[in-house]
Amino acid sequence: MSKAEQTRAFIIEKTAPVFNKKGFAGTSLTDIEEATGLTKGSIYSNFANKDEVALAVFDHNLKTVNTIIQTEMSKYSSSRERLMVYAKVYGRNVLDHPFPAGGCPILNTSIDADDTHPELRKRASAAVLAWKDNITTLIRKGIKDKEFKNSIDPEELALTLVAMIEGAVMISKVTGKINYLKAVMKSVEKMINDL
Amino acid sequence: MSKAEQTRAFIIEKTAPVFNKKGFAGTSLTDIEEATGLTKGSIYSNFANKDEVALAVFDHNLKTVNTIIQTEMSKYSSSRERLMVYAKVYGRNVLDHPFPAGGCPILNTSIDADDTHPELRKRASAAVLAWKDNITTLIRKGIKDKEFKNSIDPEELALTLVAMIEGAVMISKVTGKINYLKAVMKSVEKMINDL
Amino acid sequence: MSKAEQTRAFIIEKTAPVFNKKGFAGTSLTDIEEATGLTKGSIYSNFANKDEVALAVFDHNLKTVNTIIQTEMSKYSSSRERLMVYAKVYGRNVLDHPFPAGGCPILNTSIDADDTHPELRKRASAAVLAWKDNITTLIRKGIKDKEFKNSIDPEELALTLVAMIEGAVMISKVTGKINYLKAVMKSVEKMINDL
Amino acid sequence: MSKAEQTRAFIIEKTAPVFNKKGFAGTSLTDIEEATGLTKGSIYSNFANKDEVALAVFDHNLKTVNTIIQTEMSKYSSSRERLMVYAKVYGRNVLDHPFPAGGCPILNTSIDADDTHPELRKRASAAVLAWKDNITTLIRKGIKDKEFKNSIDPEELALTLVAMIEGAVMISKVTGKINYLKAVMKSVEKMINDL
DNA sequence: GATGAATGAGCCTTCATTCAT
DNA sequence: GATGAATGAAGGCTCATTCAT
Repeated sequence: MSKAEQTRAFIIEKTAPVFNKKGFAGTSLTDIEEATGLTKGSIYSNFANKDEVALAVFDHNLKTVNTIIQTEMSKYSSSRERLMVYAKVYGRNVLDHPFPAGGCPILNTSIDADDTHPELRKRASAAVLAWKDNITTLIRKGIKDKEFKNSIDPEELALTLVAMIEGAVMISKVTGKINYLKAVMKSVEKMINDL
Repeated sequence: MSKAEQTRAFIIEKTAPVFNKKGFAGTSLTDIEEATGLTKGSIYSNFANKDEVALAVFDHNLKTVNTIIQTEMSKYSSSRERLMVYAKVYGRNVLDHPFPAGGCPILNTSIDADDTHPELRKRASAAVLAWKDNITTLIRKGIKDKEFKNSIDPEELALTLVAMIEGAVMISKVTGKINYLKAVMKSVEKMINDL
Repeated sequence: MSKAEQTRAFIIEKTAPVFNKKGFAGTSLTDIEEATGLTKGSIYSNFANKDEVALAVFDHNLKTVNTIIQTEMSKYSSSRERLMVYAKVYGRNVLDHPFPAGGCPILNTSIDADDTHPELRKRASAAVLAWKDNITTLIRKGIKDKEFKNSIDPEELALTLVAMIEGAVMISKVTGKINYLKAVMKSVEKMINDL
Repeated sequence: MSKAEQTRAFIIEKTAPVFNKKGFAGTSLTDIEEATGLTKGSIYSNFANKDEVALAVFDHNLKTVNTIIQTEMSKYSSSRERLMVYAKVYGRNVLDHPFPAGGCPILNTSIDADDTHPELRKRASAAVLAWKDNITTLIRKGIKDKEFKNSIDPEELALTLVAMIEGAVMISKVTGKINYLKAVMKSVEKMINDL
């Protein structure tokens, strides 16, 4: 990894929680300076502009989440257990390390960018769709393997699970009640067990 | 209504979609000028500062949503039908008039404010809690009236429904797919019918 | 006194300490509103602009000082005693009622306006000159009456006394040490006794 | 001297007469831009805010005065001659170069800040006290060396001299009559000669 | 004569960005 | 590649003033 790539990675890592908490408009170059200890000039030597930092940060935060999910999922083989990983990970980690500080970046960026930042919106949208597709595929496999009933609409269920999880994160973040997150995750688990 | 109250209401109404779309940090006094056709001086003779506008706008947007819900709910008497109102209203209106342009203000403000604006966060939190409590009460009544099974955990279910609805709004707003909203609302309806 | 004259007088009286403390640029129309409890519109019904208020306030503050001096002076007949009144009044009252709050308006306005507000400067200048002339006349009378030595330069002494008094007020106001004022007043008294 | 230090010094130097004439509230950032030819952004990359500029400017103006005094004083050895330097410098220079344009900064800042700007007030107060202490020390030395009578109260005399000088500056600045300054300086000289 | 409401210019400050070194 | 220093536009807010009622 070249010096430039190292600095780029350093900036992204240090800025990740800031963008995730404050959003694009709420994060200033000064915030980035403070988070990294670098100068504005240095930021601009590594990124064309604030947008590029924000996009790279989103990718980084998304990867963090995906890595946690994939690592956990690799421990299981049945579709049910693999599906259950989402409930476990979000129920346990979302308000805490190793999740990006500030909550779920897909949720945060979606709401932050949907009416204001087309490029960011596109990436958040892609992340949602990928998540939905991953679950859909998992469910289809479960049906094929006769693990799940075949009366299920895989995409509808996938969207429902994503919605429940993200909705639950929102509720518990704004109210500060982690129990609300756990309550909804219990519902998610029941729903998966009922398949 | 005095002139001042009229202007205040006018500013709130015209600014409501702007704050709902752009968030607090993303909405500038110039945006407010443009949305209202008034001058900054005039804004400041009606509000102490930008925060006060944002808080009043949130209250207004929340009221808009609540009025829609209550109006619709008053048409029904059974707990099941009344519960179903949430699915209907959000499934039909959320991306459209008469909902505040920009989507659900509770969702938007929660994500916007949770790590940045304590006063706004408090109000969004209160709105979430009130919503949860309303549904909880509705479910309890349904159980008491033997409309619903008594094996239900009312608060857990209430949180689950709120999470599903808000999560669905997020998904469909960021992806631009209204069908995803409808798909989740179908799940919501099934869940209510299964009670 | 007509209603208008009454309000005018009321505004002047209530605003007098504000201008005397904050100066012309430092006093805002909002300060005037707060000091009087009246609205801006009302201020502008009685004065053409802020300048006119400031000028009227200076006249008022000056009159307050002059009245105190004259009242005290009328109790004495010898030139020495009459001269001594300045030391007594300033030594006793300047940081306190019945002096205008904020110190000596001649000093304050002189410094505030000399490079910024020609009209105010002119009035402050006239006040200084009148004061000097009063003392000069008093000294001339004392010489004529053989109360004082005739080797005295009346105008030089008059200027010296004014300078001592105003300089002493400045020193004690900025340091907060009333004893410094009294120390200089002791020098003034010695100087007068030595005539 | 780094570029930043150079610019800082440049801003201070160019702004010194503006603050000395217009006072803190009367000096705007636009005035500072015009005096320096720099942009607001540039001012703010060298100073945290307007207060910091004003404080640095006061220090600079004070130093200018002190340097003039000290340079002149170093030419003399007797306490009487050294004391006389104040009368000479103020009598000759105060309305002219090399004194800061706008008159004596100690006087101006004292009156400007006493009721409005605690930090500036503190510095002006310290300058007054230091001046008084310098003169007091000079007088004490003169007494010890039998140059002066030992019936003198050093501090009272020091305060008196400071008051005379500052009062004289005020009188001559507001009236525009430099002769009034000279007249009082003649009194100061007599007073020193009589010691 | 007094008020309430508005204006537009100006306030101090921060923004994202640039570029010579 | 990184820095320090600067820019001009824009940020939120306050100013003195006006005028219909």
